[in-house]
Parts: sequence; C-alpha cells; structure tokens
Amino acid sequence: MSQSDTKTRILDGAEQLFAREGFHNTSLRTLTSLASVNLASVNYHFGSKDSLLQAVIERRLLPLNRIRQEKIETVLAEAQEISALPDAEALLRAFIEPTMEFRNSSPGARDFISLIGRSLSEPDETVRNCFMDLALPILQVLFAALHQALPQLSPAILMTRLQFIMGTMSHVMCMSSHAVFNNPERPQPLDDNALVEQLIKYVLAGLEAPE
Amino acid sequence: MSQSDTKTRILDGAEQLFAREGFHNTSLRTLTSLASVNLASVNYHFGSKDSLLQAVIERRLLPLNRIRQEKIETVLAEAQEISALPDAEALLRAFIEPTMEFRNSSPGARDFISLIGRSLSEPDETVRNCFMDLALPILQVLFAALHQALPQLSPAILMTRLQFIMGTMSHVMCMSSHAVFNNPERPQPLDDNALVEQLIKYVLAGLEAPE
DNA sequence: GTCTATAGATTGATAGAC
DNA sequence: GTCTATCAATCTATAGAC
Repeated sequence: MSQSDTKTRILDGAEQLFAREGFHNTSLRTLTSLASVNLASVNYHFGSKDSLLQAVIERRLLPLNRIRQEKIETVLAEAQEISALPDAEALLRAFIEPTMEFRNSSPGARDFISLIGRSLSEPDETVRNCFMDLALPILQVLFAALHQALPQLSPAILMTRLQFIMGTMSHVMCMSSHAVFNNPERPQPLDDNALVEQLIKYVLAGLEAPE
Repeated sequence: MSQSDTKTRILDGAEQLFAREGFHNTSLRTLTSLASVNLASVNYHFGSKDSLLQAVIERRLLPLNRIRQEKIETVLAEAQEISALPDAEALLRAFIEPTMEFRNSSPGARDFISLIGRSLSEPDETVRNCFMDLALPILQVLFAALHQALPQLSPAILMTRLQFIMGTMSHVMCMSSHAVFNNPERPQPLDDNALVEQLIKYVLAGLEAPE
C-alpha cells in the first residue's frame, strides 16, 4: 500500500469517527481497524492523535475557506463597481452556500461539516482552537463585509448577530448525522436545497432586524 | 459529612467539569478530587458515570422546564381569554427568558446552561439522549403553541425554524464559558440583558420571515 | 457511608524486527 | 513504511475493611 493511500485512509476514517463518535471518544484502535491500517501508522504519519485532528480539519477547511473568501470578494467588487453598498443577502449566500454544497458532495464531506459545526462549542480548548485558528480569518472577512453592507448596525450589534448566525449554521451543520428532534406529527424534514434557502432567509431576517 | 453534602458536592463538581472539559474528558478521579470526596462515593451514590450525568441534568432541567411550560401556558391562556391568537414574541420570551435568567443565577447554573447548550450537538448517543429525553416534551409544547401563534406557517417550515432557533439558543448558551470569537477591533460584548433582548429580536425576525 | 486497594480493561505512544 | 509486541499511564468500577 502506498504512503498516500494509508494517509488518506486514516484521514477518511478519522473524519468519520471524530464526527460521529467525538474526538475523545474515538480510540486509535477503533480508527485503525476501520481504516484497515496498522495501529502504529497513525503516529508514523501524523505524529499524534492531536496532530491527526489538525490534519483532518485542514484538509477540507482550507479549500472551503478559499472558496468562501473568493465569493465574498466577488460580491464586494461587484458592489464597488456600481458604487453601491454590498448586498447582505449575497454576502451570507457567499458564506453559507459553499458550506452546504460541500456538505452534499460526499458522505465524508457530510461528516466533516458535522465535525466543524460542533467544533464551535467544543469544550476542550485544544480541539476548539484547532478549528478556530483556521476559521477566524474568514469570519473577520465576513464581519468586515457585513459592516459595509449594513453600516447602520453598530459593531457590537453586528458582532452579536454574527455570533447568532454562527450558532444557527453550526446547528444545521451538526444535524447532518442525526435528526435532532421531531414533533409527534413528524412533518417531513425539508430537502437540502429548501433547507439552505430557509436557513439564508432566517439568518438574513435576524441580521437585518431593526436595532 | 452527611449524605446530601456528598451528593451535592459531586453534582456541583460534575456540572462544572462536564461543562468545561466535556463528559468523556472528565475522569472520576478529577471529579472526586475537585469535589473533595472519595473516588468510590460516585458509584455508591449514583451507580455509574452515565447515571451521574443523568442526575446532573435532571436536577436543574426539570425545574427549569416546569417554569418554561407554565409561562407558555400563561401566554396561551391570556390569548384565549381575549379570543386572540397567542403572540409569537411572548411565547419565545416565555421559553428564552427563564433560561437566561437561570444562567445568571449562579456560576454553577452558568456551567449547567453551557452543558445543555452543547448537548444538542453531542455526538455520543447516550449523552445526547440523556438531554433530549428531558427536552422533547417542552419542545413539543413550544411547537404547538407557535403553531397557534403563526398558523400561516406550514408545520414543516415551523419545525425547521424551531430547529434554527434551538441552534441559535444553544450557541448562546455555550458561550457562557468561553468567548467564541472576536474581530480585530474587538467591540465590547453586550451585557447579559442586552444579549437576551438581541437574541429574542433575532429569533423572532427569523421565525416570522415570509415563507 | 466512607475509605483503601485493586481488579480488569483500555488508552496513546514507541521500540525494534523486517 | 509496515508490522508485532509492549510500555506506562489511565480509566471505570468494585470488593471488603472499618
């Protein structure tokens, strides 16, 4: 088996197990058994369990953040061209749509999105920082862009609402792997496209509420 | 030391550690050392670590849910009296305000709210069910009440938006124990009263957005 | 009810042969 | 790079003296 095969199998297995069972609740033995690789290969290729988590998150989040940043910058540039304020809905869409499109691109991607959705509220600082270090730059870009789009909102209020938006998103991202609750009559859950549209509608309304 | 002292010390310590370090990342040794009780006393009083978690959640969540249910029923009764539809904002307030008031009542309460905020996205089914079993009844009450308040929303959309609301709330609840992110200019975070008002405004706007 | 002592299983990590 | 074997530490849970 080539090196890249083994590394990829470990990354894929870790992504699945960290998302579905949790980081601390996943043992290297469970992981290497699922990935059909030797126990020692994790430490050989990644150094430690912590570094493996870092690698799992970087592999997917760096490309995703690049796409989100490009889309946000496109919205800003187009607004500048016609000397208008950027559109808040277009900015939210630039941030949310790539996330949800990526989520539907493969089962592994769905696990990954669930994993980073939960990272926001992860109690263990090592785990949380692993995600936050990669997420902060794009959040700052989004904050600055939304501040241009909605100059009437004070920075403190905008920051608070951006926190609310992250909370809403992270919950939707976590819902990937398990239905969270249903009422007794169990209305059919929305399909993925309708869910994204409803999500954008919801966070936009909350973001634009009068101060 | 009396029995109730020991039980309470264990519950208080478990609440703090489960919230701040996570359930799987908290060992009984760390817990009994923090609570200044003997290692064996946890299994004597609670039977197992899982049952301890159950006890930690029940102690606070049952009274909190009773208050939330009473307030929701009061809103419904008052609307019935004047033959009007119940007010969606009043219903959200009945659900959210007791949560946030309780959160500010003591450091232990703040830890607890952080703990149950995270339970919604907990990957471990045992841990998640421990919370969900106690939370489902009140969520069904809230769903039914909001369905009366906003009959124009289809059940599927209302359910989806209630999920969004739970996501927003759970993130705010988790923010208890650690600031999640700040932008470079770091606007002062809102004080707790302003935060609750902003939260209600945000989720109400999202809930009432045109379908 | 509280304690010591320990069983019995599992963990992350590594040394060393191939 | 991959493997076996194992270390040292940690875990939950319990038996049994007091």
